[in-house]
Amino acid sequence: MRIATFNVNGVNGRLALLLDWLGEAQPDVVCLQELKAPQEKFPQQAIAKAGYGAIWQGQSRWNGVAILAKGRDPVETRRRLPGEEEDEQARYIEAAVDGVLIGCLYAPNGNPIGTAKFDYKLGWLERLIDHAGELRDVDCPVVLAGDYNVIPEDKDAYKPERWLDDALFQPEPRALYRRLLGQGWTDAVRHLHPDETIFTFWDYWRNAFARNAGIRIDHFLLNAQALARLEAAGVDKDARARQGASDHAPVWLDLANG
DNA sequence: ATGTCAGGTCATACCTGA
Repeated sequence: MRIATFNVNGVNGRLALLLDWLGEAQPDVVCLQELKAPQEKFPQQAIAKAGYGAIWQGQSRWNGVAILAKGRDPVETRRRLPGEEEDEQARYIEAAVDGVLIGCLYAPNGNPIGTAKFDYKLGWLERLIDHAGELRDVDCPVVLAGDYNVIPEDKDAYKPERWLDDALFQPEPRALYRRLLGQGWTDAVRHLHPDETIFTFWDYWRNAFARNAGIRIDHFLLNAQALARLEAAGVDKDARARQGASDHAPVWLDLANG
């Protein structure tokens, strides 16, 4: 089973690119973030025509998450984190597909630091940790995939010093990410490629992609049962190279059949 | 300090979030 996570940065604005990529990559499951579309404007028909069932949580202008499954409908298990019933921001959706439980998340960016946005980021990650603590011991493979908006280590940034004042690189969110790992989750891409320079995001400024001036912020966290089935993982950099691409590349992993 | 996207609007130029 190939699972991909892709911050698409506008599911309608980049629909043609998304459909091309789906057709070529043929992932079995896709977690999408930054739909930037209200619930009723999710392009369900086009995605169904491409062969994918979908569940999604939309929001006007910002955020928005979806889970696609090839040839079947994801079985929804929740569409927001516990403890955020009053939170309007569409940042989490979860479903079972073929015996694997998949959480699709879009953590807050949190910039600028020292503002309510940064505090919201920390609180959101705390809620994610609480929920992940419940999911870790579910008796099936569990995959938490998405845009964590956290640069885990110095080697996950092209030039770490350039990110010192950025919310994605602050000690607090990085410590929360480590706390998550400490619960018993494994960062799949880093696990398989411990010493490689791997980026998943390159900003639109300063020719960042051509210079490979990127950061690694899109992650797959696996519980023990998912880790036992992990075969391969990587970044589909070609998708980022296209005209009109998202600023993120899709990240993927393969799980052995259970 | 700079720079580039998308989506939305008291819209056809400017705002926010990233």
